[in-house]
Amino acid sequence: MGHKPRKEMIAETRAKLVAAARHAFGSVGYAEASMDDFTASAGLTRGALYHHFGDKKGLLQAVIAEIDAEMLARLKIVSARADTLWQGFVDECTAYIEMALEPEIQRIVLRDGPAVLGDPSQWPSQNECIRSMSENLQKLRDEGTIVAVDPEAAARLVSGASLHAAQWIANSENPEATSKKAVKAFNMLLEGLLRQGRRIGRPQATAEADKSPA
Amino acid sequence: MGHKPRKEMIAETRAKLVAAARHAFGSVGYAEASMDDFTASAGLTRGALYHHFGDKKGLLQAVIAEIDAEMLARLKIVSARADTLWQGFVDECTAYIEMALEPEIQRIVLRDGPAVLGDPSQWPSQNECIRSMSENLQKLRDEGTIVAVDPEAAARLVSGASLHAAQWIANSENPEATSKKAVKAFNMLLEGLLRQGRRIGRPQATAEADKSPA
DNA sequence: TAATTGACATACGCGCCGTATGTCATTATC
DNA sequence: GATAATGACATACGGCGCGTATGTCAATTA
Repeated sequence: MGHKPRKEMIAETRAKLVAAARHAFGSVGYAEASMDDFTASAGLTRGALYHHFGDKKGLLQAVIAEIDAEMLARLKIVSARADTLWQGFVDECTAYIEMALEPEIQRIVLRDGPAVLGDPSQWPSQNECIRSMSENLQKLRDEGTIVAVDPEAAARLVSGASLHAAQWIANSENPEATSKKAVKAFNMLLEGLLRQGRRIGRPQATAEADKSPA
Repeated sequence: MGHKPRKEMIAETRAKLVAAARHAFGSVGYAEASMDDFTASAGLTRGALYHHFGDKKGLLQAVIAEIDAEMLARLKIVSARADTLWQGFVDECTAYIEMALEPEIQRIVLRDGPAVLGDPSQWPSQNECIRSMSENLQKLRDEGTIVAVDPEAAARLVSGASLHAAQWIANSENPEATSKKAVKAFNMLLEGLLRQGRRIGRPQATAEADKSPA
Protein backbone atom coordinates (compact mmCIF):
# COMPACT_ATOMS: atom_id res chain seq x y z
CA MET A 1 0.00 0.00 0.00
CA GLY A 2 0.70 3.70 0.37
CA HIS A 3 4.37 3.92 -0.46
CA LYS A 4 4.73 6.93 -2.70
CA PRO A 5 6.51 6.49 -6.01
CA ARG A 6 10.22 7.03 -6.14
CA LYS A 7 10.25 10.23 -8.14
CA GLU A 8 7.92 11.82 -5.70
CA MET A 9 10.06 10.96 -2.72
CA ILE A 10 13.09 12.44 -4.41
CA ALA A 11 11.29 15.63 -5.31
CA GLU A 12 10.11 15.81 -1.75
CA THR A 13 13.65 15.48 -0.46
CA ARG A 14 14.86 18.22 -2.76
CA ALA A 15 12.00 20.45 -1.71
CA LYS A 16 12.73 19.84 1.95
CA LEU A 17 16.37 20.73 1.47
CA VAL A 18 15.56 23.88 -0.46
CA ALA A 19 13.00 24.92 2.14
CA ALA A 20 15.37 24.32 5.04
CA ALA A 21 18.21 26.15 3.30
CA ARG A 22 15.92 29.02 2.36
CA HIS A 23 14.92 29.47 5.95
CA ALA A 24 18.50 29.26 7.20
CA PHE A 25 19.90 31.58 4.53
CA GLY A 26 17.09 34.03 5.10
CA SER A 27 17.44 34.16 8.84
CA VAL A 28 21.16 33.90 9.61
CA GLY A 29 22.65 34.47 6.18
CA TYR A 30 24.51 32.22 3.79
CA ALA A 31 27.91 32.32 5.47
CA GLU A 32 26.57 31.64 8.94
CA ALA A 33 24.23 28.86 7.90
CA SER A 34 25.71 25.50 8.85
CA MET A 35 24.97 22.75 6.37
CA ASP A 36 24.93 20.17 9.14
CA ASP A 37 22.39 22.21 11.04
CA PHE A 38 19.81 22.94 8.41
CA THR A 39 20.04 19.54 6.74
CA ALA A 40 19.39 18.03 10.15
CA SER A 41 16.42 20.35 10.58
CA ALA A 42 15.04 18.77 7.42
CA GLY A 43 15.65 15.29 8.83
CA LEU A 44 18.55 14.68 6.48
CA THR A 45 22.33 14.97 6.32
CA ARG A 46 24.85 16.73 4.17
CA GLY A 47 25.09 13.56 2.10
CA ALA A 48 21.73 14.26 0.53
CA LEU A 49 22.69 17.84 -0.11
CA TYR A 50 25.87 17.03 -1.95
CA HIS A 51 24.12 14.33 -3.90
CA HIS A 52 21.42 16.64 -5.23
CA PHE A 53 23.04 20.06 -5.41
CA GLY A 54 26.77 19.46 -5.68
CA ASP A 55 27.75 21.98 -3.05
CA LYS A 56 26.54 24.82 -0.89
CA LYS A 57 26.55 27.27 -3.77
CA GLY A 58 24.39 24.90 -5.78
CA LEU A 59 21.82 24.94 -3.04
CA LEU A 60 21.89 28.72 -2.96
CA GLN A 61 21.26 28.75 -6.69
CA ALA A 62 18.25 26.49 -6.23
CA VAL A 63 16.90 28.65 -3.43
CA ILE A 64 17.31 31.82 -5.45
CA ALA A 65 15.69 30.21 -8.48
CA GLU A 66 12.69 29.35 -6.37
CA ILE A 67 12.38 32.82 -4.91
CA ASP A 68 12.87 34.45 -8.26
CA ALA A 69 10.17 32.33 -9.85
CA GLU A 70 7.80 33.49 -7.16
CA MET A 71 8.78 37.10 -7.75
CA LEU A 72 8.25 36.79 -11.46
CA ALA A 73 4.81 35.28 -10.97
CA ARG A 74 3.80 38.08 -8.65
CA LEU A 75 5.04 40.71 -11.09
CA LYS A 76 3.09 39.16 -13.94
CA ILE A 77 -0.11 39.26 -11.95
CA VAL A 78 0.43 42.92 -11.09
CA SER A 79 1.14 44.08 -14.60
CA ALA A 80 -1.64 41.97 -16.10
CA ARG A 81 -4.44 43.61 -14.18
CA ALA A 82 -3.56 47.19 -15.02
CA ASP A 83 -5.68 49.23 -17.43
CA THR A 84 -2.86 50.64 -19.53
CA LEU A 85 0.62 49.46 -20.36
CA TRP A 86 2.18 52.43 -18.67
CA GLN A 87 0.10 51.89 -15.57
CA GLY A 88 1.13 48.25 -15.59
CA PHE A 89 4.75 49.24 -15.84
CA VAL A 90 4.51 51.68 -12.96
CA ASP A 91 2.64 49.14 -10.87
CA GLU A 92 5.27 46.55 -11.61
CA CYS A 93 8.00 48.90 -10.46
CA THR A 94 6.12 49.56 -7.26
CA ALA A 95 5.64 45.85 -6.69
CA TYR A 96 9.33 45.38 -7.32
CA ILE A 97 10.17 47.85 -4.59
CA GLU A 98 7.72 46.25 -2.20
CA MET A 99 9.16 42.81 -2.76
CA ALA A 100 12.64 44.14 -2.21
CA LEU A 101 11.46 45.29 1.20
CA GLU A 102 11.02 41.69 2.34
CA PRO A 103 13.97 40.67 4.52
CA GLU A 104 14.29 37.23 2.97
CA ILE A 105 14.60 38.68 -0.52
CA GLN A 106 16.98 41.36 0.62
CA ARG A 107 19.29 38.98 2.35
CA ILE A 108 19.30 36.02 -0.03
CA VAL A 109 18.71 37.59 -3.42
CA LEU A 110 20.12 41.06 -3.02
CA ARG A 111 23.08 40.64 -0.68
CA ASP A 112 24.35 37.08 -0.31
CA GLY A 113 23.43 36.05 -3.84
CA PRO A 114 25.63 38.57 -5.62
CA ALA A 115 28.50 37.98 -3.21
CA VAL A 116 28.49 34.21 -3.65
CA LEU A 117 27.26 33.74 -7.21
CA GLY A 118 28.58 36.90 -8.83
CA ASP A 119 26.79 39.65 -10.66
CA PRO A 120 23.01 39.09 -10.78
CA SER A 121 22.75 40.32 -14.35
CA GLN A 122 24.36 37.03 -15.31
CA TRP A 123 21.85 34.84 -13.49
CA PRO A 124 19.32 33.12 -15.71
CA SER A 125 16.60 33.69 -13.14
CA GLN A 126 17.20 37.36 -12.46
CA ASN A 127 17.22 37.97 -16.16
CA GLU A 128 13.64 36.84 -16.33
CA CYS A 129 12.47 39.69 -14.15
CA ILE A 130 14.51 42.11 -16.22
CA ARG A 131 13.26 40.57 -19.42
CA SER A 132 9.69 40.93 -18.28
CA MET A 133 10.26 44.59 -17.59
CA SER A 134 12.12 45.02 -20.86
CA GLU A 135 9.22 43.58 -22.80
CA ASN A 136 6.85 46.03 -21.19
CA LEU A 137 9.12 48.92 -22.08
CA GLN A 138 9.41 47.64 -25.63
CA LYS A 139 5.63 47.70 -25.97
CA LEU A 140 5.48 51.17 -24.44
CA ARG A 141 7.99 52.37 -26.97
CA ASP A 142 6.06 50.75 -29.81
CA GLU A 143 2.85 52.45 -28.82
CA GLY A 144 4.66 55.76 -28.48
CA THR A 145 4.24 56.29 -24.80
CA ILE A 146 7.91 56.55 -23.98
CA VAL A 147 10.88 58.04 -25.77
CA ALA A 148 13.17 56.07 -28.02
CA VAL A 149 15.40 54.34 -25.54
CA ASP A 150 16.89 50.89 -25.28
CA PRO A 151 14.34 48.85 -23.31
CA GLU A 152 16.82 46.64 -21.54
CA ALA A 153 18.97 49.59 -20.53
CA ALA A 154 15.97 51.39 -19.12
CA ALA A 155 14.79 48.25 -17.37
CA ARG A 156 18.13 47.75 -15.66
CA LEU A 157 18.37 51.36 -14.56
CA VAL A 158 14.85 51.33 -13.22
CA SER A 159 15.28 48.05 -11.40
CA GLY A 160 18.56 49.29 -9.97
CA ALA A 161 16.92 52.42 -8.67
CA SER A 162 14.04 50.36 -7.30
CA LEU A 163 16.28 47.95 -5.47
CA HIS A 164 18.34 50.65 -3.86
CA ALA A 165 15.24 52.54 -2.93
CA ALA A 166 13.95 49.42 -1.24
CA GLN A 167 17.18 48.90 0.67
CA TRP A 168 17.09 52.47 1.80
CA ILE A 169 13.47 52.27 2.89
CA ALA A 170 13.84 48.98 4.69
CA ASN A 171 16.77 50.19 6.75
CA SER A 172 15.51 53.67 7.51
CA GLU A 173 14.26 54.55 10.95
CA ASN A 174 10.98 55.78 9.49
CA PRO A 175 10.04 53.48 6.59
CA GLU A 176 6.68 55.17 6.02
CA ALA A 177 8.05 58.63 5.43
CA THR A 178 11.05 57.35 3.55
CA SER A 179 8.86 55.30 1.28
CA LYS A 180 6.76 58.31 0.35
CA LYS A 181 9.80 60.37 -0.50
CA ALA A 182 11.29 57.55 -2.52
CA VAL A 183 8.14 56.88 -4.52
CA LYS A 184 7.71 60.53 -5.32
CA ALA A 185 11.28 60.89 -6.51
CA PHE A 186 10.94 57.64 -8.39
CA ASN A 187 7.96 58.90 -10.34
CA MET A 188 9.95 62.00 -11.22
CA LEU A 189 12.64 59.88 -12.73
CA LEU A 190 10.16 57.75 -14.63
CA GLU A 191 8.77 60.87 -16.21
CA GLY A 192 12.08 61.24 -17.93
CA LEU A 193 11.06 58.23 -19.97
CA LEU A 194 7.64 59.56 -20.92
CA ARG A 195 7.27 61.48 -24.15
CA GLN A 196 6.36 65.10 -23.55
CA GLY A 197 2.87 64.69 -24.92
CA ARG A 198 2.13 62.02 -22.40
CA ARG A 199 3.27 63.89 -19.35
CA ILE A 200 0.31 64.58 -17.17
CA GLY A 201 -0.21 68.22 -16.34
CA ARG A 202 2.53 69.31 -18.68
CA PRO A 203 2.41 70.98 -22.08
CA GLN A 204 2.40 68.93 -25.23
CA ALA A 205 5.26 69.00 -27.69
CA THR A 206 7.35 66.72 -29.83
CA ALA A 207 10.46 65.53 -28.12
CA GLU A 208 13.91 65.18 -29.59
CA ALA A 209 15.05 62.13 -27.75
CA ASP A 210 18.73 62.23 -28.56
CA LYS A 211 19.43 65.62 -27.09
CA SER A 212 20.17 65.56 -23.41
CA PRO A 213 21.74 68.02 -20.98
CA ALA A 214 24.94 66.04 -20.78
CA MET B 1 70.04 56.87 14.43
CA GLY B 2 67.29 56.01 11.96
CA HIS B 3 64.79 54.09 14.07
CA LYS B 4 61.44 55.56 13.15
CA PRO B 5 59.17 56.78 15.92
CA ARG B 6 56.71 54.34 17.40
CA LYS B 7 53.54 55.87 16.03
CA GLU B 8 54.91 55.75 12.56
CA MET B 9 55.77 52.08 12.75
CA ILE B 10 52.28 51.27 13.93
CA ALA B 11 50.64 53.29 11.18
CA GLU B 12 52.89 51.51 8.73
CA THR B 13 51.80 48.14 10.06
CA ARG B 14 48.16 49.06 9.77
CA ALA B 15 48.68 50.36 6.28
CA LYS B 16 50.47 47.17 5.26
CA LEU B 17 47.65 45.04 6.60
CA VAL B 18 45.00 47.12 4.86
CA ALA B 19 46.91 47.03 1.60
CA ALA B 20 47.43 43.28 1.75
CA ALA B 21 43.80 42.66 2.63
CA ARG B 22 42.63 45.02 -0.07
CA HIS B 23 44.59 43.11 -2.64
CA ALA B 24 43.38 39.73 -1.40
CA PHE B 25 39.75 40.79 -1.09
CA GLY B 26 39.86 42.40 -4.50
CA SER B 27 41.39 39.45 -6.27
CA VAL B 28 39.92 36.32 -4.67
CA GLY B 29 37.05 37.81 -2.69
CA TYR B 30 36.44 38.19 1.03
CA ALA B 31 35.32 34.64 1.77
CA GLU B 32 38.20 33.00 -0.08
CA ALA B 33 40.85 35.27 1.34
CA SER B 34 42.83 33.44 4.01
CA MET B 35 43.92 35.65 6.86
CA ASP B 36 47.04 33.56 7.36
CA ASP B 37 47.95 34.01 3.72
CA PHE B 38 47.58 37.72 3.25
CA THR B 39 48.98 38.66 6.64
CA ALA B 40 52.03 36.57 5.75
CA SER B 41 52.27 38.38 2.42
CA ALA B 42 52.56 41.57 4.47
CA GLY B 43 55.30 40.01 6.60
CA LEU B 44 53.00 39.71 9.60
CA THR B 45 50.69 37.21 11.28
CA ARG B 46 47.06 37.13 12.27
CA GLY B 47 48.09 38.34 15.69
CA ALA B 48 48.71 41.82 14.33
CA LEU B 49 45.42 41.76 12.50
CA TYR B 50 43.34 40.89 15.53
CA HIS B 51 45.22 43.40 17.61
CA HIS B 52 44.48 46.30 15.27
CA PHE B 53 41.16 45.44 13.66
CA GLY B 54 39.41 43.04 16.01
CA ASP B 55 38.41 40.55 13.37
CA LYS B 56 38.17 39.92 9.66
CA LYS B 57 35.09 42.10 9.30
CA GLY B 58 36.92 44.95 10.99
CA LEU B 59 39.62 44.74 8.37
CA LEU B 60 37.03 44.77 5.62
CA GLN B 61 35.53 47.90 7.13
CA ALA B 62 38.95 49.56 7.11
CA VAL B 63 39.56 48.53 3.51
CA ILE B 64 36.18 49.83 2.39
CA ALA B 65 36.69 53.07 4.29
CA GLU B 66 39.94 53.59 2.44
CA ILE B 67 38.44 52.87 -0.96
CA ASP B 68 35.43 55.02 -0.25
CA ALA B 69 37.58 57.95 0.78
CA GLU B 70 39.38 57.68 -2.53
CA MET B 71 36.09 57.56 -4.39
CA LEU B 72 34.78 60.60 -2.59
CA ALA B 73 37.94 62.56 -3.38
CA ARG B 74 37.67 61.67 -7.05
CA LEU B 75 34.02 62.69 -7.17
CA LYS B 76 34.76 66.03 -5.57
CA ILE B 77 37.40 66.79 -8.16
CA VAL B 78 35.01 65.95 -10.97
CA SER B 79 32.11 68.05 -9.74
CA ALA B 80 34.37 70.96 -8.81
CA ARG B 81 35.68 71.55 -12.28
CA ALA B 82 32.31 71.71 -14.03
CA ASP B 83 30.91 74.99 -15.33
CA THR B 84 27.40 74.60 -13.95
CA LEU B 85 25.93 72.79 -11.00
CA TRP B 86 23.85 70.59 -13.26
CA GLN B 87 26.83 69.74 -15.40
CA GLY B 88 28.77 68.91 -12.25
CA PHE B 89 26.01 66.64 -11.10
CA VAL B 90 25.83 64.81 -14.41
CA ASP B 91 29.61 64.48 -14.52
CA GLU B 92 29.62 63.12 -11.01
CA CYS B 93 27.06 60.48 -11.96
CA THR B 94 29.15 59.50 -14.93
CA ALA B 95 32.25 59.28 -12.78
CA TYR B 96 30.29 57.16 -10.33
CA ILE B 97 29.45 54.70 -13.08
CA GLU B 98 33.01 54.61 -14.28
CA MET B 99 34.34 53.90 -10.82
CA ALA B 100 31.81 51.14 -10.39
CA LEU B 101 33.30 49.53 -13.46
CA GLU B 102 36.55 48.87 -11.62
CA PRO B 103 36.72 45.22 -10.53
CA GLU B 104 38.16 46.00 -7.13
CA ILE B 105 35.32 48.37 -6.31
CA GLN B 106 32.72 46.00 -7.67
CA ARG B 107 33.95 43.06 -5.69
CA ILE B 108 34.83 44.68 -2.38
CA VAL B 109 32.43 47.59 -2.12
CA LEU B 110 29.46 46.46 -4.18
CA ARG B 111 29.27 42.72 -3.58
CA ASP B 112 31.22 41.44 -0.57
CA GLY B 113 30.72 44.59 1.45
CA PRO B 114 26.93 44.48 1.57
CA ALA B 115 26.94 40.72 2.20
CA VAL B 116 29.33 40.92 5.14
CA LEU B 117 28.59 44.32 6.64
CA GLY B 118 24.92 44.70 5.79
CA ASP B 119 23.13 47.38 3.86
CA PRO B 120 25.51 50.03 2.50
CA SER B 121 23.10 52.85 3.23
CA GLN B 122 24.02 52.33 6.86
CA TRP B 123 27.76 52.66 6.36
CA PRO B 124 29.25 55.95 7.51
CA SER B 125 31.55 55.99 4.51
CA GLN B 126 29.04 55.23 1.78
CA ASN B 127 26.83 57.88 3.21
CA GLU B 128 29.47 60.45 2.38
CA CYS B 129 29.18 59.78 -1.32
CA ILE B 130 25.41 59.96 -1.06
CA ARG B 131 25.62 63.07 1.03
CA SER B 132 27.87 64.71 -1.50
CA MET B 133 25.37 63.95 -4.22
CA SER B 134 22.48 65.05 -2.03
CA GLU B 135 24.11 68.41 -1.41
CA ASN B 136 24.48 68.98 -5.11
CA LEU B 137 20.85 68.15 -5.68
CA GLN B 138 19.85 70.48 -2.87
CA LYS B 139 21.70 73.33 -4.54
CA LEU B 140 20.14 72.45 -7.88
CA ARG B 141 16.73 72.60 -6.31
CA ASP B 142 17.50 75.91 -4.65
CA GLU B 143 18.57 77.47 -7.92
CA GLY B 144 15.46 76.10 -9.61
CA THR B 145 17.13 73.75 -12.02
CA ILE B 146 15.35 70.65 -10.85
CA VAL B 147 11.85 69.96 -9.62
CA ALA B 148 10.87 69.94 -5.97
CA VAL B 149 12.05 66.55 -4.89
CA ASP B 150 13.74 65.20 -1.80
CA PRO B 151 17.46 65.47 -2.51
CA GLU B 152 18.48 62.39 -0.59
CA ALA B 153 15.79 60.29 -2.20
CA ALA B 154 16.85 61.38 -5.64
CA ALA B 155 20.49 60.82 -4.81
CA ARG B 156 19.84 57.27 -3.69
CA LEU B 157 17.77 56.42 -6.73
CA VAL B 158 20.33 57.88 -9.07
CA SER B 159 23.23 56.13 -7.37
CA GLY B 160 21.28 52.87 -7.42
CA ALA B 161 20.65 53.18 -11.10
CA SER B 162 24.28 54.10 -11.68
CA LEU B 163 25.62 51.16 -9.76
CA HIS B 164 23.42 48.65 -11.51
CA ALA B 165 24.24 50.18 -14.84
CA ALA B 166 27.91 49.74 -14.04
CA GLN B 167 27.45 46.12 -13.04
CA TRP B 168 25.58 45.48 -16.23
CA ILE B 169 28.19 47.19 -18.37
CA ALA B 170 31.13 45.51 -16.71
CA ASN B 171 29.68 42.05 -17.17
CA SER B 172 28.34 42.48 -20.67
CA GLU B 173 30.08 40.89 -23.61
CA ASN B 174 30.30 44.25 -25.35
CA PRO B 175 31.01 46.92 -22.72
CA GLU B 176 31.38 49.70 -25.26
CA ALA B 177 27.97 49.32 -26.83
CA THR B 178 26.32 48.58 -23.52
CA SER B 179 27.84 51.66 -21.97
CA LYS B 180 26.45 53.86 -24.72
CA LYS B 181 22.97 52.47 -24.31
CA ALA B 182 23.14 52.80 -20.55
CA VAL B 183 24.36 56.40 -20.59
CA LYS B 184 21.69 57.41 -23.05
CA ALA B 185 18.92 55.84 -21.01
CA PHE B 186 20.45 57.31 -17.89
CA ASN B 187 20.27 60.82 -19.28
CA MET B 188 16.63 60.22 -20.14
CA LEU B 189 15.90 59.36 -16.55
CA LEU B 190 17.80 62.37 -15.26
CA GLU B 191 15.65 64.59 -17.42
CA GLY B 192 12.77 63.59 -15.23
CA LEU B 193 14.41 65.65 -12.52
CA LEU B 194 14.88 68.74 -14.66
CA ARG B 195 12.21 71.41 -14.63
CA GLN B 196 10.48 71.76 -17.97
CA GLY B 197 12.01 75.15 -18.65
CA ARG B 198 15.49 73.75 -18.33
CA ARG B 199 15.06 70.84 -20.67
CA ILE B 200 17.22 71.39 -23.66
CA GLY B 201 15.33 71.41 -26.93
CA ARG B 202 12.00 71.29 -25.16
CA PRO B 203 9.34 73.92 -24.62
CA GLN B 204 9.32 76.08 -21.54
CA ALA B 205 6.63 75.85 -18.93
CA THR B 206 6.08 75.76 -15.19
CA ALA B 207 5.88 72.31 -13.76
CA GLU B 208 3.56 71.00 -11.10
CA ALA B 209 5.86 68.66 -9.28
CA ASP B 210 3.36 66.73 -7.24
CA LYS B 211 1.38 65.36 -10.16
CA SER B 212 2.78 62.18 -11.55
CA PRO B 213 1.39 59.45 -13.84
CA ALA B 214 1.09 56.97 -11.01
C1' DT C 1 16.53 -14.13 -8.36
C1' DA C 2 20.81 -11.76 -9.42
C1' DA C 3 22.92 -7.60 -10.84
C1' DT C 4 22.87 -2.72 -10.98
C1' DT C 5 21.63 1.75 -10.07
C1' DG C 6 21.13 5.54 -7.16
C1' DA C 7 19.57 7.96 -2.92
C1' DC C 8 21.18 8.77 0.90
C1' DA C 9 24.29 8.24 5.62
C1' DT C 10 28.83 7.85 7.79
C1' DA C 11 33.71 8.67 8.32
C1' DC C 12 37.73 11.24 7.63
C1' DG C 13 40.97 15.06 6.92
C1' DC C 14 42.04 19.71 6.24
C1' DG C 15 41.75 24.60 6.40
C1' DC C 16 40.32 28.49 8.59
C1' DC C 17 38.83 31.32 12.24
C1' DG C 18 38.84 33.14 17.06
C1' DT C 19 41.03 33.12 21.57
C1' DA C 20 44.25 32.51 25.02
C1' DT C 21 48.85 32.99 26.03
C1' DG C 22 53.62 34.28 25.55
C1' DT C 23 57.62 37.52 24.36
C1' DC C 24 60.00 41.50 23.75
C1' DA C 25 60.63 46.38 23.02
C1' DT C 26 59.09 50.87 24.24
C1' DT C 27 57.35 54.12 27.44
C1' DA C 28 56.22 55.75 32.00
C1' DT C 29 57.47 56.10 37.12
C1' DC C 30 60.56 56.91 40.79
C1' DG D 1 68.94 55.13 35.32
C1' DA D 2 66.60 50.86 37.25
C1' DT D 3 62.07 48.98 37.41
C1' DA D 4 57.39 48.53 36.44
C1' DA D 5 53.82 48.71 33.12
C1' DT D 6 51.95 49.11 28.65
C1' DG D 7 51.23 47.61 24.17
C1' DA D 8 52.49 45.56 19.62
C1' DC D 9 52.95 41.80 17.94
C1' DA D 10 53.91 36.19 17.42
C1' DT D 11 52.75 31.52 18.86
C1' DA D 12 49.81 27.84 20.45
C1' DC D 13 45.49 25.69 20.89
C1' DG D 14 40.73 24.15 20.07
C1' DG D 15 36.72 23.83 17.32
C1' DC D 16 33.81 24.16 13.57
C1' DG D 17 32.49 23.72 8.91
C1' DC D 18 33.30 22.18 4.46
C1' DG D 19 34.36 18.73 0.80
C1' DT D 20 35.40 13.96 -0.37
C1' DA D 21 35.69 9.21 -0.07
C1' DT D 22 33.32 5.34 1.28
C1' DG D 23 29.60 2.48 2.88
C1' DT D 24 24.67 0.74 3.02
C1' DC D 25 20.36 -0.45 1.63
C1' DA D 26 16.19 -0.10 -1.08
C1' DA D 27 14.39 0.11 -5.67
C1' DT D 28 14.71 -0.86 -10.50
C1' DT D 29 16.14 -3.84 -14.25
C1' DA D 30 17.21 -8.17 -16.60
